[in-house]
Amino acid sequence: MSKGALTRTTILDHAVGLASRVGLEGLTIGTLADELELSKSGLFAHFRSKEALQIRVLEHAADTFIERVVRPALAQPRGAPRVRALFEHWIEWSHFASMPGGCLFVTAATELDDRPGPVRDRLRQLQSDWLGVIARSFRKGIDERHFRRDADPDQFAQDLYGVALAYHHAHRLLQDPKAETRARHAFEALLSTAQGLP
Amino acid sequence: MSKGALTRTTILDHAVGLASRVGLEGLTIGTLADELELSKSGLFAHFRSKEALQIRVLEHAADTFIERVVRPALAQPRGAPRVRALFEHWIEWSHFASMPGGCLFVTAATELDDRPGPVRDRLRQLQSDWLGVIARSFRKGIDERHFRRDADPDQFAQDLYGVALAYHHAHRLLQDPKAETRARHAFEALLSTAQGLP
DNA sequence: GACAGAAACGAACGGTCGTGCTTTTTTCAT
DNA sequence: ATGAAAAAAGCACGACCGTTCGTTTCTGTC
Repeated sequence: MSKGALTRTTILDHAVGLASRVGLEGLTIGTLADELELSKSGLFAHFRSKEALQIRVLEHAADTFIERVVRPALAQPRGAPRVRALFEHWIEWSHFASMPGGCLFVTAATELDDRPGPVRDRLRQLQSDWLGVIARSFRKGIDERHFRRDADPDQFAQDLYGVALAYHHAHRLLQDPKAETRARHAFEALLSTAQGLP
Repeated sequence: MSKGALTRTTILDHAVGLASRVGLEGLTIGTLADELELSKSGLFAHFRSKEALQIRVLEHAADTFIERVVRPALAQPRGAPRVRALFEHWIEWSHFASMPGGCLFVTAATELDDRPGPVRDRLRQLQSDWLGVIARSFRKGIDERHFRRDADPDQFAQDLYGVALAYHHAHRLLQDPKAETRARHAFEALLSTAQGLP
């Protein structure tokens, strides 16, 4: 890896953590440069615009997400075990030290939902992909006869997303110590419903 | 109502809508003043600091929320009907023309969860209150024998919040036209589970 | 070890932010 | 109608924003 690419990776690693706390808009080139002991202009030159930086930050976080959440889950058997693994790793994901502000995608999603442009478009694509992974994994669970034949994978994906978002909300803003336990209960309830007889 | 109080109300009405789009941090005194055809300093004098303005905006939105969501639901019979009314008005709430950017509390919650200070403290209190209203309404449903005796009101509150957040996410960022239908399905599933035999 | 290109820097720009100050205009009880 | 109090405006400030530009320092190749 060339010197430039190496520096860019360092910058992006740090930027993901910073953006998880202050958002993609609150992410500031000056602050980022200071924390990395780089000059503002030197850092800027790597991305040529703030918008490009924001997109790179999102994509860098998505790469990490795939590596830490999706890939380990694919190692599990199809169906219910894999769905469960997705959920478990998802919950862990927001605890990673590299993201002190909680899940960057949650922060970015509410921040960008009213700001049209390439950054929002990229985020929307990434989020669609993730919901697609959930729905597809669930569908395989139907094929494996783990779940009811008439269950709706897209419904399950939105429901599961809700469990994660409610956890994020209760854990981070309200700092409710029972948030995680409740999230697990909600997940189990979701799975039981999906397994129940038609 | 005095002239000053009248102007403040006008400002806050507009500010809630603006903040729903750009957040409490993105809310800017200059922009707000321009849109209301006031001078920046004239508007500023009403609140004496941006932080005070942000808090007033939150409280103004909470007043509206109580009037539009909580109070109408209290007109419904205790138990399941009231819980259902809370949910229905909650969904409508994010459609109000006065909040073009979706629910302000969702925006503020993810924005502030990592920024300690009086604004976050106030928001946290308001959100706790709202979850309390949900849980208390659900508990009355247990008393009325609408729900299982061993159901957990706080669990229900977090679950319901998840349904609303997932709806917000799918509707606003992903612009999924089926988001609302799925939210209603999720709510019905939640209620059935709460009603099922132990 | 020279040399081209990449990488990093320092200074400056136009703009916007929140916030003070002083002055002008409006409101409202007498 | 008047005069004090309230409200609004005007202006300026220091700080920080993203971005540009010219210069300097480092890297890797022959």
